Amino acid sequence: MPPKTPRARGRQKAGSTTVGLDLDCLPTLIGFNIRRAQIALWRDFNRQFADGDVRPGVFSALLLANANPGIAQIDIANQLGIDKASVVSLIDRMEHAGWVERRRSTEDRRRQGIFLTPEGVKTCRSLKKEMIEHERKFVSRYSEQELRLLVSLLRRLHDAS
Amino acid sequence: MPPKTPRARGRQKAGSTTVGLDLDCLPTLIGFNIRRAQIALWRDFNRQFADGDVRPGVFSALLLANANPGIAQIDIANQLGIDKASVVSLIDRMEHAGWVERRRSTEDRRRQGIFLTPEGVKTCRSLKKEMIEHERKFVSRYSEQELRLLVSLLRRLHDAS
DNA sequence: TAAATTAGTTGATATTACGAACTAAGTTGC
DNA sequence: GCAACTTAGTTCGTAATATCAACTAATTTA
Repeated sequence: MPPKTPRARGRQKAGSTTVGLDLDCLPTLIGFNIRRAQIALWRDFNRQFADGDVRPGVFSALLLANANPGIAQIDIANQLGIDKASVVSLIDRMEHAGWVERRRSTEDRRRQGIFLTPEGVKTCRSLKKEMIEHERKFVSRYSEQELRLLVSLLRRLHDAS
Repeated sequence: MPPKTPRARGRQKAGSTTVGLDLDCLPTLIGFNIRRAQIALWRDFNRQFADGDVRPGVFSALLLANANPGIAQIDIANQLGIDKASVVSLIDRMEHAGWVERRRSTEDRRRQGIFLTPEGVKTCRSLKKEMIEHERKFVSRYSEQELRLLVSLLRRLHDAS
């Protein structure tokens, strides 16, 4: 009898001896479960957006800049919970792709306001649609209520660092 | 009046203009929230385990090998949801640290059974304790029931890829 | 026995994160 | 007003992960 599980876990076919392992406390650890969820989402994202220039990191930044024209990079960093240095290369790529422009703020000349180009606006719109597709694959496993619950529990995990 | 929020978000102090931003649909996206949670956990982990040789990836592998002496690398890959190629360097590091040994299986000589050394067993025990400390910082925000709920919701996200 | 599959490995590549150090521009305090 | 601090952005170096492709050796299968 051939092994009956066609779903790939890592990338390889499901192994044979995969059953009957002792996972110790791993399944109860938040870190472990977040990590696995993140990997699954990340993999699917990369697969779906494989041909474009979008990487997971870029999407959020583009959305933020779209909703907040002239947003400062430091604010993007804060909202995404990453270092300001990481934002620089994110914006570099977006600028390189022709989606955004840096414009030095006239009020506070330290700040580089981020503005979407028309091209960027178009991209943002279509990405948002595609992102909903991507999310649906995972979100469809939950009821409306479960989803709201999950999101609010997750938010508590990262809010207040 | 100085800005009253001392909590660091990325790594920098909270910015001043951080309020009143439009986050669009980001806060409702699973991907966004998982990502932020993962970043927060990952950052804390690295801070707490800064002096040791443990990186987030190694911990799970060590725990698995401890609970399943002679486990094959492919099984570790499957349980962690990562590629078998990624496991190789994980084990390399653990072997280099003197925590595990590879022993070619006599039954199936393709397999490299992973066995903890006495040193590895000791390390595993202490890491587990420290991991609980680490998790407590985050888990303490939830009631017993909320925690179980969160874990089971997360598990559904990565189970069945 | 030949062909296909599986476990492990290596090597190349990409993403993402951090910290330190530096510039330039504002802010504070005296 | 001016020195001292802080902040926004940048650059550079480093590290951890994750993937894919290609290859070896062992095992299964047909």
